Amino acid sequence: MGGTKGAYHHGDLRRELVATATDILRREGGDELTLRAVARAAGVSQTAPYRHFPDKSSLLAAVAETGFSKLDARCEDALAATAGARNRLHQLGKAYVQFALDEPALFRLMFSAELGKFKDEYPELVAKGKRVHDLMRATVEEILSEADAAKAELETSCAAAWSLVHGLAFLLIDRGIRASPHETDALVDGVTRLFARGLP
Amino acid sequence: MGGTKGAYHHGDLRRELVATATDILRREGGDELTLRAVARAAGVSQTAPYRHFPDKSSLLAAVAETGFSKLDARCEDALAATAGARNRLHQLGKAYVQFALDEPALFRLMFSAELGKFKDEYPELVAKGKRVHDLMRATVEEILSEADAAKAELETSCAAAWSLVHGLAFLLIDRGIRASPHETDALVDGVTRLFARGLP
DNA sequence: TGTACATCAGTGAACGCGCGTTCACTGATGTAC
DNA sequence: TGTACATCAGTGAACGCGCGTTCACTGATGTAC
Repeated sequence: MGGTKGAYHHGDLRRELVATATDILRREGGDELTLRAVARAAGVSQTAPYRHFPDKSSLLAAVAETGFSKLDARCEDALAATAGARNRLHQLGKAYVQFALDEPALFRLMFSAELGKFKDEYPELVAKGKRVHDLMRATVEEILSEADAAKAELETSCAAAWSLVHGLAFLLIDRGIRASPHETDALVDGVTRLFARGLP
Repeated sequence: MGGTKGAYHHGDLRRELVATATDILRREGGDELTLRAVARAAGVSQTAPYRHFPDKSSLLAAVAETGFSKLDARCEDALAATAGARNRLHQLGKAYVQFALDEPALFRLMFSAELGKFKDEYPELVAKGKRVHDLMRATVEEILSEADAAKAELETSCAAAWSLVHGLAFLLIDRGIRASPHETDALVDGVTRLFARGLP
């Protein structure tokens, strides 16, 4: 069975369950994400997941965790490809919103009230979420220091940057703002640029 | 039975069901909002709601509609009490976020994917949502015209203003940002002020 | 004003459904000698 | 290398549950004459 970590019987069911669940989110949305559906799609019995997760919440937390990792990777890519603090914030924002548009159900799960309630039980989940936030903070800090802005404004500016992209993401995926794909692109670009320029 | 519109047998069950449902949202959250629970809390049989709503979604839409009306009223109050375009935008933003903090489950329902899917079937709901958006647009427009900003920036600035308060609201109620009540106040004030000042 | 009739808001029992989870089990894999 | 044993991933049947919704009904209210 090779040296694959966690390989046993199936191979690596834990990882496959998380991947399958993510796939269900993508193709069918959050309502259809049941333990039974995940097991069915993974081709195992409906009780098999209990060998790897104590309950449904744990599976959801693991799915959200990989979601944060993917979001983090996208954000890092955006930063790595861009020079200049304000440009970087602009591209970071676009990457954030684009992720939500590409994976709306996963994005919703990542920030769902259901998981928010249990965050104390899943420190890994909180840590992964924090990494994305830290990228944003570092970029905002870069801008503020270039502009010699008051340190006290850092917290506020960070929260504002995050709120802006987070809100735009949710308004777009939940149809609060109803825009065509082309309008969507323009909004995402315009809004994130506006903010990157608007900081002190 | 007086001349009360809709009064019959119970009095005005439709209105009471909506009020009861809103109450359940406030006290127990969205997971507990079932047709049966609403009927139980209203003191009628579990099938009584079907005399007033064809299905559960219709009840939810009605609840969300009154939610938008309440949010709209709060925003109008904030605007009426404030002078100066930038101040007004600042206070409007605070009212928006404060509403979400006061009624998180109702706020979530109003923008839920579940209702978003059915928006075409509930034009009244869309209309009520639009009124809040229109308040924001008018206030942003006021600022932009004072500043002689390009008209083309209106759409972008509107979306940004809405995104900012919407995102902050969700990050706070879903614990994406974990802040004490005092920190929360400071963030809400700081973020909304930052944006009102930051517009061109 | 009084009576017969039509309307329809609310009832109570029942439906089928899919859910998360439990249980005792089986049988493949890894390990000790 | 071969055999006996321990481990534990995955199985299949079953549980209790609460859900949205349907149905035939009852009985209070409103209306026509």
